[in-house]
Amino acid sequence: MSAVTTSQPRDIEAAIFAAVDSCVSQWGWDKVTMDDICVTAGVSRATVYRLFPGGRDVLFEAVRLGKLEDFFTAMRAHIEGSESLEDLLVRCIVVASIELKHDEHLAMMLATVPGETLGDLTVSGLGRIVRVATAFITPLTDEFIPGDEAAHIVDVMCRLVISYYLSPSSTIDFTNEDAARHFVQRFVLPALTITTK
Amino acid sequence: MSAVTTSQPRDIEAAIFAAVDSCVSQWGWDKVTMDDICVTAGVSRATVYRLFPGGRDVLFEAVRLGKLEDFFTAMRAHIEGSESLEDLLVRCIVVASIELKHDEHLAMMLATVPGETLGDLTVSGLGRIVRVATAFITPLTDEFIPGDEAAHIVDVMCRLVISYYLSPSSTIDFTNEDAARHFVQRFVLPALTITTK
DNA sequence: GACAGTGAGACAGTTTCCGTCTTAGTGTCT
DNA sequence: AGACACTAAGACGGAAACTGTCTCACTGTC
Repeated sequence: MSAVTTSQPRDIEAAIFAAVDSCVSQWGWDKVTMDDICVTAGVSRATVYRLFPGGRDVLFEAVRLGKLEDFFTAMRAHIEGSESLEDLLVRCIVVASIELKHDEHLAMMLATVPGETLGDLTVSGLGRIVRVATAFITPLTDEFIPGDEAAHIVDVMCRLVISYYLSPSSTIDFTNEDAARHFVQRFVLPALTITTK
Repeated sequence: MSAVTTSQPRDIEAAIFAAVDSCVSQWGWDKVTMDDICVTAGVSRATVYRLFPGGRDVLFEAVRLGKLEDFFTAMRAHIEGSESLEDLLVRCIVVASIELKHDEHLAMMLATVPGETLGDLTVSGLGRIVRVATAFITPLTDEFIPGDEAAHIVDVMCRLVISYYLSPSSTIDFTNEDAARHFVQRFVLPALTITTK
């Protein structure tokens, strides 16, 4: 019937995604060609263009979306069960920092506005990251603090995580839970109690 | 006078070499463009083409030659003072293996025949490596064994070093001096005594 | 001021890349 | 067997990038 899709196109799609990953990590976004991806995936160009009509832009955007999804899926998994604002913030910081550190291209992808070319992480792209992160995290803080306050916190935290990712400090390592917790306790929570009782 | 060269063109040449190094290690040989190099070196294209008339091929060959020189300079420095054939062979193996391991593009450069495009390390390029290494090492073994015997040994050793570099073994690590020495004592020296008294 | 070295960029010729298309081959379902 | 869906291979033209050469303006030195 129509419910069952074709034999196994998932495999090919997965192979293409994996190829993009491999090629990008090998040469970087700018240097990768469609042929590189096709060869790496062991797939003909026709197949790629059929699966991703629109070509390079569509494919890369699909990869980006996938990465974004993975990123926030991982974060959600690590965040669930937070019983305090402190816990939630700490987990967000640590997971985000670790994910960023693990995949050096992730940050660029998060920063890239879909339609455009690769954005800059520190200027144009940062706004997008903050926006997406805010939309994702603030709902989870509802039970602890009001929304506008949360947006403010997330904004600041985002910038700090990105900053420490781009230029790691010898005194603070956000991929370390204790360090992140200490930071939250010291700088974030006190600032909060001032404005939210 | 004429003895003194211009102000400091050496710096620019060095910057270009460093840029090639940086670009190649970042993107690989095939993906690097002259503009990449110029930008990385902070130098205009006119300068590069003036310093290396002939363009890409000439520049890349100059870099290759420089690498080759560095490689054998380092090896010679580590080999000098060898008081036995065993010592000499062990040092050659270890230094070559470490150098190869340290710079992942070195092997490709050593294997590349000047005029041609990037050669294959296991087929066409290997002959070149063996040839150069033989020409370099055999004079140093003169005091220990006859030349034709040395050429034979160097040939075999070259292939082994390359092989273990391309596909490291869990049982033998040629970057480790003790392992290399053990190997030489066990397999190389005994074979020698058979044919050379 | 003459001069050598450099940066910036225009330029044409070539190569590469992109996206579309056609053709042929393969496996599945009816 | 025949219809069908999917794919590999590769030809194709147009667009973009790269190469190598050239000219011009600028800078510091003699």
